[in-house]
Amino acid sequence: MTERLVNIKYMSPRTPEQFEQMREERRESIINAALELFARKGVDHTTISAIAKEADISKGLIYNYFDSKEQLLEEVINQGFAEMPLFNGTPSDAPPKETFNQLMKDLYTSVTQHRIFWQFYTELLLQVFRNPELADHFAATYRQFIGTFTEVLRRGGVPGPELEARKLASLLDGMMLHYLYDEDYPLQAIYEDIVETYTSMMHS
Amino acid sequence: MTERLVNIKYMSPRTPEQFEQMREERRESIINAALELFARKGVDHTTISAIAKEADISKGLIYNYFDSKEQLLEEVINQGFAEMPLFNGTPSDAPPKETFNQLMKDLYTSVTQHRIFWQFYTELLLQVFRNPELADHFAATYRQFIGTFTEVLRRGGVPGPELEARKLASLLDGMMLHYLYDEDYPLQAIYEDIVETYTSMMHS
Amino acid sequence: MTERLVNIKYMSPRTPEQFEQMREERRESIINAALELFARKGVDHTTISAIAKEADISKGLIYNYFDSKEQLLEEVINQGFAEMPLFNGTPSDAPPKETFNQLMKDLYTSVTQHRIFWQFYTELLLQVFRNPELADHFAATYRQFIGTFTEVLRRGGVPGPELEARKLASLLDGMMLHYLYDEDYPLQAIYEDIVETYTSMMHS
Amino acid sequence: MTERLVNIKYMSPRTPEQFEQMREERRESIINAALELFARKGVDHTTISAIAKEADISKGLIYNYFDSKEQLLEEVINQGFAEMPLFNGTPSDAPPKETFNQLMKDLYTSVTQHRIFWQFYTELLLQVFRNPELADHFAATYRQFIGTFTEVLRRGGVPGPELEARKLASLLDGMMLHYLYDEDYPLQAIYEDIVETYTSMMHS
DNA sequence: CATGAATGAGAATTCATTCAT
DNA sequence: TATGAATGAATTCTCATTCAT
Repeated sequence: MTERLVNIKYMSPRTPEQFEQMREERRESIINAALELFARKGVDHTTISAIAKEADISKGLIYNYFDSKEQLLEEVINQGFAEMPLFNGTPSDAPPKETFNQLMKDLYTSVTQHRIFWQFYTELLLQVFRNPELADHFAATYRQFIGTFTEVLRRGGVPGPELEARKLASLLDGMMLHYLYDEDYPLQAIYEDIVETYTSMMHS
Repeated sequence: MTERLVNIKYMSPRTPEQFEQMREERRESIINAALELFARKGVDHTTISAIAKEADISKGLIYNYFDSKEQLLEEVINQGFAEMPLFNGTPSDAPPKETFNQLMKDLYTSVTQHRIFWQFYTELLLQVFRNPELADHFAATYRQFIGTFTEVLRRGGVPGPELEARKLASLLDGMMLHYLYDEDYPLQAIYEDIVETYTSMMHS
Repeated sequence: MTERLVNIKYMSPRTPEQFEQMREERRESIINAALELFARKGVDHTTISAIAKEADISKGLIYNYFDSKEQLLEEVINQGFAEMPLFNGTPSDAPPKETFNQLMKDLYTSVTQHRIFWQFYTELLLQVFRNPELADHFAATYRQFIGTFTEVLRRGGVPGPELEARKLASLLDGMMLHYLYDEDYPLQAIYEDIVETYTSMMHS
Repeated sequence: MTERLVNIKYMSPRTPEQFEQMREERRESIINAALELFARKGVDHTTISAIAKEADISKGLIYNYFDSKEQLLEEVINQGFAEMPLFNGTPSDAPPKETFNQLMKDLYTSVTQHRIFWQFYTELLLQVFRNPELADHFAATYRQFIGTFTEVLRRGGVPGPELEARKLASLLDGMMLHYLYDEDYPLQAIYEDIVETYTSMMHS
């Protein structure tokens, strides 16, 4: 009986599920290491070797999970966007003020909680326009963002809601940029100021 | 003594000045070529060879003018900042509204007229914080910018002028970013909206 | 899982023989997979992974059967030569014309029936002379080939039989090469022409 | 005066012609080194480093002359075919026997004088059918070869000249192959035998 | 002062082989 | 005995910088 079990074990040292889980975990750890370094050093100054070292694995292993640095970058982006709740919320039916407040709160939480991702996001912003592949992500994200805020502002009775939404998007991007790179930036104060300014423009 | 004079006169009457001027022109053309490419392709994707070709000189000659790519980058930055009127204006004594309008108009003109520089500027923004050398430029520029606007807003009677100046700086940076990379961005409308919003907050 | 247990239970009594046979079959299937790929892609462009996939087993298992890619190559060669009837016939006592015809017919059959092997064989031809280990196979095969034909031609009364045998060997190698890589090659016509030419030179 | 000369020399350290000649010489030496190694070790077993060492230059310099190993290979092929008189002769109007003898003599001379090229040529033969780019060279060369010999044999009154030409091509390729890799191969005797056999088939 | 050939230190990528399970 | 994850040496290619002329 023992021998039989041993035999079976020999035949299936790890189940496909085990392998799958190992792969998934490893994949995540590589993506996290890459995200960290891409955000900190920039994509171009991050070598595959450095990512491997950060993930505590060998260079070659990365190519067991990703075809190329280029593809790894894409997956880091996909993963980041997929996991960012901010980009995946369903539009709310709540009163506009409430919705607005929620959106802003989500943004604030996201930026402060996922600083690394946002640092990487700004890093990408510039690369994007040299890489048409990436441009779609941003264009889509941007359109969605503008659309959502335009709708909320319109429902709140703000005049010229689309222009206002674009202005708000600019302000928020600039705010994020400054916050990410200026350690003295008074994020909370500005955030609260923005919320107050806009909510005061909207009827309940 | 005499011989020297004769020699110089014989060979080329204004050699020293000419040389100096030629050198200066060459230097400028290298810096312009580099700025163009840095802005378009990014610093990392711009090779010394490409700069040489753009400036229509040989690769080696660049090293006659600059010690390294790194130093060339610094000089491109210095030159850019030095030539950008926006950064070099003397504070005006005019009434705050007028001063504000002038500052904003200068900014608008600068962004639309020197698009290449500003594209390069944003390219740098992210590199900067990985390079302490460059950080100073931006910190100083930023402080000056905030200082100028804080002062104007204060003189205009705007409450919380420093926070407001930071918010304005964020908005303007975000606006510039969107303008540079989104060809549909309604720059003028937003610019006018900002001017109106702020001037309406200030007493004359 | 269940099936495996049942299998093991059923097969247990004859485990050693079964194991031996399974091993042999596995080995064959690896060798066949390798032969196929070596012939089609070339030895250097065939990876161990690809062989494993073709044989439908894991990469690691190959090393359970062969020490290295190098040794696998050797075994593919050994197996190929061992199984090729052309190389293993015993010299016939039949009249020379008959013997010659038989040899030629065997060759024709072999080339048309085992195209993959012969494609691999030519692939090797060039590698061989960079690898002394392999050279022996070919030298021996070649000597035997020349020896057999020299003897047949001598018995057939052909003058200068050794030179003639070498010429024939050259012709046949060239013929095979062209046939393998030129789909329009008129193999049969040339084969028949050769047979006629040589048999007409021999007395019965 | 002397100074002026010096100045002039400074401005034009080497003339474009000098550079051009240097490049051409270097290019040749790289191609020769590559040909040598490709022929001796095979394309796949020849590294760029090895070629650089053979040509006594640095690795990087090769990329100043060729875009990639692939392109270097192409150029080695082009150069080889272009320089091989055998492939560039104009068809002769002389009597068929004479023409045939000349063609055969050219071939013999070429094979014995440019052994390295022909070794490389056979090395390529097998790569060709995995690389459509290269196939054209060989297909064209082969067609020309067959065409030339078919015409000569027809003019000489040999029956079935095309089949005979194909047989001859096979024989010559086989002969070359054996000669290149078998140091005992009686090339001259076989060459003379072939010439005699075929000329005896042709009327003058 | 001007040229572009030449160098060499990395960077990305591949793949035979090993290893934990 | 079987799996495929993991390693690392080797390879191609890039590019800032140097150098002979």
